[in-house]
Amino acid sequence: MKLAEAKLQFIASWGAFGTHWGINRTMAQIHALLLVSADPLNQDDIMEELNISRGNVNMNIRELIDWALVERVIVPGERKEFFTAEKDIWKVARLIVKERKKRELDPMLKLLDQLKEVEGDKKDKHVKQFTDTVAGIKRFGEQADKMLDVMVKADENWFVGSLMKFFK
Amino acid sequence: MKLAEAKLQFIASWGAFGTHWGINRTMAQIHALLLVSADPLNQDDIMEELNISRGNVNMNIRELIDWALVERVIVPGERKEFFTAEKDIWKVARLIVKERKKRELDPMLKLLDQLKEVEGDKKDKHVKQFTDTVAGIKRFGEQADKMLDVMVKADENWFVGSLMKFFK
DNA sequence: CCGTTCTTTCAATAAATTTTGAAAATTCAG
DNA sequence: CTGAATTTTCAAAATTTATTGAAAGAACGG
Repeated sequence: MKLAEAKLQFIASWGAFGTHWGINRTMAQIHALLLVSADPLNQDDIMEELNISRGNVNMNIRELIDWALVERVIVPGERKEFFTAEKDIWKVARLIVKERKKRELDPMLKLLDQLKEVEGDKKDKHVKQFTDTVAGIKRFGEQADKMLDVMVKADENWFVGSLMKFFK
Repeated sequence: MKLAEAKLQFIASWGAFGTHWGINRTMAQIHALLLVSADPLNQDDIMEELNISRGNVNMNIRELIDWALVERVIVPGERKEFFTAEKDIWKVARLIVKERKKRELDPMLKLLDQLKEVEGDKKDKHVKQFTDTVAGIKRFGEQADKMLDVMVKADENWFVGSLMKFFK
């Protein structure tokens, strides 16, 4: 397989993959393109490679920068802005976990905290089922939260090393 | 907060949550409703509680059954089909991980295997960046794959117990 | 400053996804 | 079997989400 073809395949698949992970297709494709590009690209490069509009590139690049997956770089002698992606895949994973934890898990745990205070007779089976379910999810969520925190804070080598040992 | 209100809140939030996790809003809402219901419900119950059409309930229930998150139950003396959700949240998490691993991670790893065979001079920095990126993602993916396999196969107590100890 | 280049915004449009509901298929009791 | 009850299907409609592109805004060199 030729490089150009492989690149296209990778970008297409990473884009599809992204949609399953709370990242939109184009954002994931731009990310993919930058991941496999040796040098920083500017907006026009990205527009051309992915056949998308300037506005689209701009918005999604900004979103990637928000996630800290991409950063602006200054290329000496160039007026335009250039962009590169964080290439260390473990760091990428940690950034994604961190962001999604903040956006999804944390608010859910906060809500569950409120919901467990439901009024009513704890003997009533409907009340009981509700509070039991909420409590169960909360316990699980807190566990996950703790585990992800360790992952986000850990440095790669420690994390991989420990998990390797742990999982035989 | 009253039970009815709390239920609605829980269902709405679980639905929104679901959309971030590759599950569609209605499917997640039906799941939520069944999670907090003490008794099995039939299609009409669900239509009424969530204000959605029969076709919608039917399709999403079927999908939930595919994921093994919901099962049909026979209620003696009733002609209609009834449904309950798996209530053990750890089992639920394992079922979701299992399904998503199959649908997303496994195909991605297969693709990366092909992409690392790209032709061309390994000294060329563009080829090198591509193969390095692909190899890095592949290594990461295999790690995740192994870890998730352990999780899927493990029984809850072992898993929680071990993780608790591991993460202090 | 001024004109040019580049970036950002956002209303309009397009595309993708979800939902409906009525018709077809199936199931089941008598 | 028969016909009523129930489930399933799926094309059309509604809704949601993503994309465009032109106009406004910033930044910069001279």
